Amino acid sequence: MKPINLKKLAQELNLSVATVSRALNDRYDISQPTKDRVRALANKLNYEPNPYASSLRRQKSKTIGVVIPEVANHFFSLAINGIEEVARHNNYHVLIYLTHEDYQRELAMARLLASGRVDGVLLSVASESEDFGHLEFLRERGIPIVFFDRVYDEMPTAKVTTDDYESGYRATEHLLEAGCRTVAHLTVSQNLSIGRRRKEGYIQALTDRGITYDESLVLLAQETKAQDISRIQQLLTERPEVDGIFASVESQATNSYEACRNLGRTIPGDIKIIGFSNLEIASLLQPALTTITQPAYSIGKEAAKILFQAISKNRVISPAQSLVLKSELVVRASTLGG
Amino acid sequence: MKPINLKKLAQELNLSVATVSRALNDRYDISQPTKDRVRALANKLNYEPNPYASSLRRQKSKTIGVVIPEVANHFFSLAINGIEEVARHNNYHVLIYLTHEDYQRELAMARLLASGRVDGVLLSVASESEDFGHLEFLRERGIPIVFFDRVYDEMPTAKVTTDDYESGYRATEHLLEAGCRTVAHLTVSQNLSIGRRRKEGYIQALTDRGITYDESLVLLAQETKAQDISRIQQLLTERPEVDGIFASVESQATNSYEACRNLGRTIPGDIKIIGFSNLEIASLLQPALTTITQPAYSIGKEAAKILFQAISKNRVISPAQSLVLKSELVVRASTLGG
DNA sequence: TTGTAGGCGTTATCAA
DNA sequence: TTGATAACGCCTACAA
Repeated sequence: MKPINLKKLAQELNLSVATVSRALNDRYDISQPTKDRVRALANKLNYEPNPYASSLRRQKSKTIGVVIPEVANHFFSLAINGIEEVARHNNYHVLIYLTHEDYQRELAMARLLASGRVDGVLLSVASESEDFGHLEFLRERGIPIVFFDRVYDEMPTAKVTTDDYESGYRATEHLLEAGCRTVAHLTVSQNLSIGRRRKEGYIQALTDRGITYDESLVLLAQETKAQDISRIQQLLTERPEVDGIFASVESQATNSYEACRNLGRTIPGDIKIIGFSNLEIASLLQPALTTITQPAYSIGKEAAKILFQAISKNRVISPAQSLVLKSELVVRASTLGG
Repeated sequence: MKPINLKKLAQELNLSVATVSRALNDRYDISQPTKDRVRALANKLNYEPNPYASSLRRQKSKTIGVVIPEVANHFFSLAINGIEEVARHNNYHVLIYLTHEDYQRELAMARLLASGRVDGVLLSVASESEDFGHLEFLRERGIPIVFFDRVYDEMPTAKVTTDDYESGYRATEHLLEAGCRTVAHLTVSQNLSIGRRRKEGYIQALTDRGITYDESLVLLAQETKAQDISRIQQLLTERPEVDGIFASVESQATNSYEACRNLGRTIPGDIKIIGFSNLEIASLLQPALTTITQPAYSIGKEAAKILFQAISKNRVISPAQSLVLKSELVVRASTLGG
C-alpha cells in the first residue's frame, strides 16, 4: 500500500493541495471548519507527511548526526541517552555513526554529513584522528558542530567536556595520598584532548610532590584488549616497584584488574587502582573500583542543547558557549589503606 | 556557504544537469572523457548529492530505523554494533530511537517511521507494549520489520532471537545441580517473549526434578533500581530458604548482588546467582558472576542482514527467515560448590 | 552521446 | 480564505 499524500487528501476533500498543506500546518489563513475537515481525514487515513519532500523544500532535515568512536561503552551510551532526550524534545531524529576510532571513517562520515542530511552534528573524535579539516568543511557548509568529551581544541566551536586536567590531578593525588610511591598511567592516544589533559594532571600531581615524571610508566591503549592486558603485565613485571595505576579510560582499569589477577598481585595490597569509569557496578567489582565518574548523561544533554540553540536560531556556534562539567571522585576499596 | 548542486556543476562544465547526473552515477551512455571531467570538478568542489532530493525521486531513503528500549545496556549496544556494521556495508544510514520501555513512545515512533523516512526497521519491543497494530501498520505501508531479541510472536515477520526457553532451563538446572533447593526467578514483564520463555524454561527445569513451581518466588522488574533491590531483599528476608537466584536480565543479577551484600548473605555460600548478561567484566565481580551470555553482536548483525535482503530484493519478509541463535552458559564463582 | 522536460511530495509566493 | 504555480535537487523517459 502506497502511503497517502497531500494530493490524495486534496482530491478526497475537493480542496487544493496548497490548502490542505496549510491546514495541516495550522496556518492562520485557513478557516477553522476547513482545518477540522482536513485533519479529520488525515487522521482517518493515517496521513504522515513525506519528510524528505518537506526537507527538500524547507532546507531543514529535522535530523542531527551523532558521531562517536563506539557505542558499547557506558560513557557513550549514557551520552546518547542525553542526546536522544533533547532531540526528541525538539522533534528531531538522530542518525548515529560509529568511527571505531578510525580517522578514515571519521573523514568519510564528515563527507556524508556535508550533504544536508543533517542540520547539525554532535561529535566525539576518534583517537586516530589527525586534523579537523573535514569538520571545518562541515562548518563551511553551514552545519554546526558541537564536540563532547573528545574535542579538537583548536576548532572554533563549542565543546562540552569535563575537568580532565583537574580529574587527572585528583586521581593521581588520591593514589599518592593512599601511600603509592610509583604510579603508572594508562591512557589513550595523545592525539586526544582527554588523553593529553588527564596526563598533564597526572604529571603535575607528581611534580607537586617532588616525584619526577617517568615516561616509561605511561602506557597507551592498543588495538585489542588482549594486547593491553599483556602490556600491563609486562610493565608490572619489569617495574615491580609500581604500586599504583591511574587508568584514563574504563577499559584500562578493568584490564589492570585482569593483569593483576594474572600476576597474582593483590588490589589494593600490592597495587592500588583508580580509573575513569561510568560503570554502574564499579562497587561490585573485586575489589570495588575507585573511579573518576563523568556526568555522561549531562554531557550529552548539554551538548545537544547548545546544538539545538544554534539550529533554531540559525546562529553560528561560538567557542564561548563551551561548557566544562565536573567529574566526581568516588573512593572505593581499590585504593584503600596505605 | 551553500552546498554545491548539480546545476552549478552543469553550468561550470557547460553540460546539462542530466548529463552531470548520469556521469556521476556512472551510466553507460556517458563518454569516458565527460565522466572524467565531471568527476574531477565534483571532487574539486566537494560535491555531495542532496540525499533528500535523491530519496524523494528514487523512493528510497537509504536509511533504516533501529528501535530499542534503551542503549545504556550491553546487550543493545553490542547489537547496535552489529547493525551498524551491516548498514555501513550496504551504504545505509541508521536512525536510532529509544522507547525507554514505554509503549506510547513505541507507538509514536512507528507513526514517524511510516512516512518513508526509512526503508526498514529493526525493533526490540518495549516491555510495556501491548499489541502490534502499530507495527502491522508499518508493514502495510511497505516497510519491512525484523525483530530481534524481544519479539511479538504473532506478527508474521522474521525474528532473530536466542534459545530463551533452553537457556532458562539450563540456568535453572545449573543452580539445582550446584545444590540449590529453592530457586527464585527475577524476570521482566511477561508481555515480553523473552520473559515468558525464560520463565517457562525455569518452570520446566523445576518440574523435571519434582520441584513444584511456586509463583511467589518470581519477581518482576520494577521501574527503578532501588525498588528492585528492595524487593529482592524483601523476598530473601521473607523466604530465607531461597538459596539460588536466576536473573532473567543483567540488571537483576547485579541487583541481587547488592541485595545480598545489604543483607549480609554470601555468594555462593548462602545464595548462588546466575544471570543473563553481556557484561564483559562478569569475571571481575565479587564473586565472578555465572552468566548466560547472548551473542548480542551476532543478533544485531543477522537481523540487519535479513532486513537488507528484503530491502534490496524488495521482497516481503517471511517468518520462515527467523533465526534462533544459541546463548552460552559461562560458569563462574557465583554458582560454585554445593 | 547529450539535452529536454516532467515529476517525486511539500511549501511559499502570488493572485483571486 | 482558497487556488494555481513554481521551486527545492535529483533522476529518468524520451527526444535529438
